[in-house]
Amino acid sequence: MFEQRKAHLDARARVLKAMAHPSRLFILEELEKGEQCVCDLTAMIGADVSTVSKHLAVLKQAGIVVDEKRGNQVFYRLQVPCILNFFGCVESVLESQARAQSVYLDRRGK
Amino acid sequence: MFEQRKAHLDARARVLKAMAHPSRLFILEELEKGEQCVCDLTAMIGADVSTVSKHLAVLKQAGIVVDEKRGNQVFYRLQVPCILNFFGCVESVLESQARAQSVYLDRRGK
DNA sequence: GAGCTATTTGGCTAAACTGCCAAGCAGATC
DNA sequence: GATCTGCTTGGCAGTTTAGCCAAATAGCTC
Repeated sequence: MFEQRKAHLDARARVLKAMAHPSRLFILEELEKGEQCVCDLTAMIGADVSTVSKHLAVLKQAGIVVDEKRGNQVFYRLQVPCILNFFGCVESVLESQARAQSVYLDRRGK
Repeated sequence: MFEQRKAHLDARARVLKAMAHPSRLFILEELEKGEQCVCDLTAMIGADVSTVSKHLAVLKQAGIVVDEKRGNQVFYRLQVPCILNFFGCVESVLESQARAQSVYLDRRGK
């Protein structure tokens, strides 16, 4: 693998890795609707505030979201709104899996 | 979070997680060009065969690729070809990061 | 400044991931 | 059947991640 390509793959992998957690995907979906403060996200997710804060830090570090402090709250929003179009394809993977699964079940059923 | 939504987020996260590794992204890019045997992928990646085999198992398990044994070689191909359109957006993230970085550098330069 | 709220950070443990080596297995060839 | 090649699996050591609690920080409000 060439150096440059390697660097590029690393960069992409970092972004994907940052997204690859259910709570972080949840956050992204909620932010798609508009900015949210940590407190509201925490309430929706139902985990410790510190846990949610760390998830947000991961997304921020990856450049996917940005934060803004107003008063004593911190609001997060999507840096790159397209991030959710993204999922048409993930859905295809899931559907394809479901199909494969049902073919398997059909065969067993015979 | 509602149960159903949670399950859906988990499923999406699993797919993303499977993709979130530079070697696995490399594999996906190569498979986009057409099916490949483990031996060729291994040569290109330059890691141990067992390592590459395990990466392929991760992608297969996630439903992203399928394998087919022919003779004593195993060929892998993309199960869901769209998987790479996927990256337009990841690129946006990276570009946006680069822009942010250069703004920062510009400011420091003043 | 004291006390309050919202958030982040440090520290810890349990679990998951990565990559290598060694061993196992399946198909091809002799 | 013995041997070779191509691939997968098991197992280990080192690293990373997730989530909680406790402590620190920042911005109110009095």
